[in-house]
Amino acid sequence: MSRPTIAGVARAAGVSVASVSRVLNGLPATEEMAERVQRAVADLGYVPDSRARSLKVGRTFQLTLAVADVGNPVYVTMMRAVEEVVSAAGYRLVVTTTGPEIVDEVALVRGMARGYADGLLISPIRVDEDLVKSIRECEVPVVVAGNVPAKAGVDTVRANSPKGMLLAVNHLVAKGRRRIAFLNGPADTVPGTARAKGFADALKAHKLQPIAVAEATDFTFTAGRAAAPALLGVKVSAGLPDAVICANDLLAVGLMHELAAAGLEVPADVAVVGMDDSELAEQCFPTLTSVNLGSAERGRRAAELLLARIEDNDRTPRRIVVQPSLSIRRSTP
Amino acid sequence: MSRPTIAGVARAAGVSVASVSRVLNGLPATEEMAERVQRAVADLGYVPDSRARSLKVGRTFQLTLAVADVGNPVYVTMMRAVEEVVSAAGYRLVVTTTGPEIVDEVALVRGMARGYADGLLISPIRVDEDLVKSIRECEVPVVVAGNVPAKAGVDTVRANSPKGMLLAVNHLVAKGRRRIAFLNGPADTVPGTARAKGFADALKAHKLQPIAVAEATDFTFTAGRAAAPALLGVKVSAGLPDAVICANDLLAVGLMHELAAAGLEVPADVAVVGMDDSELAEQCFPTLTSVNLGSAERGRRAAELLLARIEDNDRTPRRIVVQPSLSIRRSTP
DNA sequence: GTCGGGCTTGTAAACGATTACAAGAACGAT
DNA sequence: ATCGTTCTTGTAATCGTTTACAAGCCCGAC
Repeated sequence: MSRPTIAGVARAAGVSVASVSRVLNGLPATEEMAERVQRAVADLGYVPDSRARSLKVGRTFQLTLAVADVGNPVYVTMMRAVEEVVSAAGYRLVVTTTGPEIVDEVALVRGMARGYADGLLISPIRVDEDLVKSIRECEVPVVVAGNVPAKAGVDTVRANSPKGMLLAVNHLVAKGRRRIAFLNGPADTVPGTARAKGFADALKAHKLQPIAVAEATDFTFTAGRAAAPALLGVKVSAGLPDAVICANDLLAVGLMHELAAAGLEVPADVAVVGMDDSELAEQCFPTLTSVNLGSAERGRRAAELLLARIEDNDRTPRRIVVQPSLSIRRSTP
Repeated sequence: MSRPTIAGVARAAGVSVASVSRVLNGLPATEEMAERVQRAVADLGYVPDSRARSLKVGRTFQLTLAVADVGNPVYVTMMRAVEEVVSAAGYRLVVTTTGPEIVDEVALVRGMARGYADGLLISPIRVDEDLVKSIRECEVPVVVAGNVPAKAGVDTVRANSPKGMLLAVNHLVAKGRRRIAFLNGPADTVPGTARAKGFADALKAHKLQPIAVAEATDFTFTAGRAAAPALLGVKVSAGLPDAVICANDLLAVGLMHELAAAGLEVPADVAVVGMDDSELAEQCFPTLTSVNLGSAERGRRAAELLLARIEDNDRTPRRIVVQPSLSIRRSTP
């Protein structure tokens, strides 16, 4: 005995399938009709098949979230925010890991044409012409969490990392630090480029020269540790920095471990500032001063944009910038 | 001009829809036929509609992962492992947050009857008769990551936390600690009960009495801090513990912050052991000795079980137990 | 009494794929 | 030459819904 279909319910209730469908979808019906249908539904334990429904109405009530790595804490915060908004609106969330390759991202965007989801929220780690093109031609609405050219004509939500950098530098300068170094992630990534430029500009605004700039191979704890010697080692002929800004919290924590190993005290000898203001920032020791780039808010806003665009695909694309703030903790004086 | 359908391709290629479908699904076809279809597909940019396909074949090639909170690091590790296995097998992953309420979990399991996914991987935080019943009656294969009664007749993958506890206690005892306390999470949760019992048994094995047991309101950093006084405060008439085992890493890190605030040194004054061996364990300071309960492996094995059951629903349910190991770091002597 | 308008309900045609079945072609064996 | 077998291809049914359209009914207005 297999699952009852709408036809079974109709038979059991002695009405037509159309009537069953109408009652189930809340369209006007007489009291008696409604009751007969409800009873039959309850008796048979009928549950409508969403596959069939999707085919007919052309919507799946699913949205895809694509990030480079679901395990990365930055994305986790975003994902949680997205999931909240999306599920409150009655959608399910499909998460996909794109990996670091652009071609995989492009394949994913193209694949949306299969229609397994009603929209795509993508946070590309690297962007090129192909990707922009595929996004513009995508069969379903797309929102980008990150930085793509305005001419792409797509809704975007991004952080203002230059401004965030400035907050960090202002704070350090106010505390008397002048020998400021920067620990970046890979410079060929979207956040990597943005932060490198932001750092340079922020120092310029204070008429300072960077003491040292290092580039970790990845935005991870391990890469942060590995890159530390480049900032502290013999190569730094000008002497040690008295403050290091890191492109994310994981790098910062990695660096702090190496500082401790080198016998340097945070913040007395070297101040450390992270970015993302993840939960890690208040869990590490000493607690980490970090630039809050609003990842939760970015996730929330992006999800809202996507829902709005699904509602009305003709609205003009919006480009939202979420403002940063600085969470001051113990890793700076 | 809307998306081309299989009928459009058939027309363009001058063949029947059946032939197009066959070529696309790799069924035998003459060289010429294959080529004509391929060309038409390429010309039109045809992409098959997965909604229609799902309806017809009765499968969506999606799997649902249900956890209490997608943001929780334990689940993140599991999710990453699950996503890897699942996507390698050609499935998409739908993630759902159930929240802490059992009724929501039950509703979710029942809702699987809608057929939007081919299987469910659920990690219930609390279990009752209703939930077990709904799982047993579920329309699609279910695998439980966690502990449900054997009579539920469902594939399960779980950690061996009693054994993990024993590893922790053995280690502490070997290092000369005898005044061992336990910081648990909520005792009415599945992991909470298991770990409480594991702790009691492990101490008994060494003929030791627990110095103190506290129960945090949640498995979080904040709850860990809040619960610290119960272990360190005046209430502990018997004096301070010389070691604390915590039910997860977040609690441990929360506790360590309070220890530092109270002027106690880890591990000299108090040794601390966490559980889960999450990335946090090597990122915090001092690095945290932690019981590895194999969350990644649990995720992987659970996903594999689910795929296997989808393949063959008649196989006898398996109950896999993943063995723990102890990662020794600096928070213990 | 007849007509028209508004409700309710049913019939049947989609949605876009897969696939059972049948028809036709090709080919070798007798 | 005929038959049977195998292989390729096409026709049409099917999956389980939603929904356009039409039919039937009731009711009040003329």
